[in-house]
Amino acid sequence: MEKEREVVRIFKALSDENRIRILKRLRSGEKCGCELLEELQITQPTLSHHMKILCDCAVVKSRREGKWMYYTIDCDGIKHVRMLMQSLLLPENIPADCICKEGRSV
Amino acid sequence: MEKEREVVRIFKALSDENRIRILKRLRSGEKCGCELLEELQITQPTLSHHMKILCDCAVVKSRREGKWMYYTIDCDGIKHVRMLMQSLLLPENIPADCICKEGRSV
DNA sequence: ATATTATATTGATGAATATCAATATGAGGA
DNA sequence: TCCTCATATTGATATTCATCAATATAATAT
Repeated sequence: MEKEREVVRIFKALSDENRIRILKRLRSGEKCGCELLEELQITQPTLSHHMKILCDCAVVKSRREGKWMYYTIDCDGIKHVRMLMQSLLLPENIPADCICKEGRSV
Repeated sequence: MEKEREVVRIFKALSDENRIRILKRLRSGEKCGCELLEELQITQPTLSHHMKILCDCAVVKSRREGKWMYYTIDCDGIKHVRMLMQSLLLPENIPADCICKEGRSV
């Protein structure tokens, strides 16, 4: 298996307040880098640094359009994170209250 | 909401290879500190440090029995992590393939 | 070609953190 | 009581990482 590295890399990517703020803003849909820059109290190199980390671990997708970079949450990546969490955090005999009852879950 | 701090604290707790190894070992059930110590290549103070971090963010529960400390995965804590991930990472209009179809999910 | 705008990279710096050795605490047993 | 074993805390150190200023690259318009 040996997935520890990958898991740690993903959780590290989610371990920063500014990156969480970025993800929250991307929940409403695609956003341009300069939009994000206006909304956060960080410099442009710092934003670029964070976006690289989020993209490298496939939690965010990017696409260039002319001068602009557009970012969205990467559904497949999130799905992957969910699966990793399942295989690493859920106890082997899953107690009833660890299972999500109401249809959709994360 | 202002949950960023809490989220970051939890993800930070999951951002270390040794802590992931510990969690993997706890998936099979309760374990004593000294058992974990034998299985990992770290010193006792380091293990104690890691267990504190995992317990402080409610991903692991502990219980003392005589000289020994026993640790288990905290189901409620994990449930909480799942909910945080849902509210932070799932896009607002949830695309079909972001939803887990097969009953149980993480 | 030059200018402008958006983004990326580099290098430096300070803060956070994983680790260990040494020591302290806590809990039983002799 | 003293001893032993399991765990916790303290203090020091090395590494990782977030951040910024400066600079580079990339894309478009004039």
